[in-house]
Amino acid sequence: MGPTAAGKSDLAVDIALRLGGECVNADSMQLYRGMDIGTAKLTPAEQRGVPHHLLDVWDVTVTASVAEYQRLARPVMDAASVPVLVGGSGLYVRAAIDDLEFPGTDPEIRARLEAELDERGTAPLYERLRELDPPAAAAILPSNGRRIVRALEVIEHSGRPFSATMPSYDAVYPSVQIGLEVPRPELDRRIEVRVERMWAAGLVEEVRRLLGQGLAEGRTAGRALGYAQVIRFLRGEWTEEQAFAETVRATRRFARRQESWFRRDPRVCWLPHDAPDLLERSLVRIAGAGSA
RNA sequence: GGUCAGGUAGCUCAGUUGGUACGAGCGUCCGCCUGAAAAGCGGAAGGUCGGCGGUUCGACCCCGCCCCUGACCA
Repeated sequence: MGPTAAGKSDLAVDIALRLGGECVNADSMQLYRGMDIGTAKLTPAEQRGVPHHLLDVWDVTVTASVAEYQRLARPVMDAASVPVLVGGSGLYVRAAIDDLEFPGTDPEIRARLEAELDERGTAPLYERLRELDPPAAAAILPSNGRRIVRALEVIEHSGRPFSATMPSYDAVYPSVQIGLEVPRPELDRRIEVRVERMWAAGLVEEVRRLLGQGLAEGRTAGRALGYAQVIRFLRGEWTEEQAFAETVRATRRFARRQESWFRRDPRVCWLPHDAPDLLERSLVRIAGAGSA
């Protein structure tokens, strides 16, 4: 794990090759079929013969879902020789390996609450949450419409309170977590270079093609970094230069969020992304855990 | 050489009829995150208001000189 553009995918392949393992994607956007350039998905050549799972499983119109991802990931990990989970979606990683149970969802309730959020704003919904589930209300900021809606949905749908705080880190799947560490200035540079490469590789064309498949209608795929910005360019809302600059900016911000998510997980063992003996050090960690 | 506009937070810019800078967006740093998580939300730190001198009880706001930037004139 680690921030975007740190080199996770390559290290995962290195590790898998040495352990005879298989890569399991834990990147929410790489699950989408056709989103290749903008998600920096490994090409078949770059996969170097290592089996990769959970890439290209969703159509661009389907709404991403952690719970669904968890359902997909568990059997894949069970079946893999040595599963090498790799990705930067913190919640997905936890959904895969930790004891997280996602309460169900109800499209009708959700739609109704979201409509209400649009019309009346966050205040009345938050007020209701405070009556129905004080602890959840205390943990959720009154301004966070998204979380308020989900909390109310869960309460109404399940009849039970909403756990608004993340549970402790107890893994269902014993694992060694390796985090790639990149100094900020360098990370920022790498992100810009990566976005430049995406553009050169034809991101705009990729988006144009995906639009034909409903990218803009979907709830999540069209909001992905790079894709959202290019869409605005293609709609004429932004110049191409703007779209590029915004992609870089938003990606940097995202990388910061990723860091703060992974940083608080005490299990993560951080290694410098450019260590010459990165693979060896990773393997040492893995072996160490195995003997312990 | 001259005229005009402008020099306020890292950046772009608000603002004060002279009374402790009311700032904003972006950036930076930090935090939260249970079915959209490449999403969503929050907090904090940053300013001797271009320099020097003057007027004034008091100046970032007035006056003078200087420096810098831009436009225009020659």
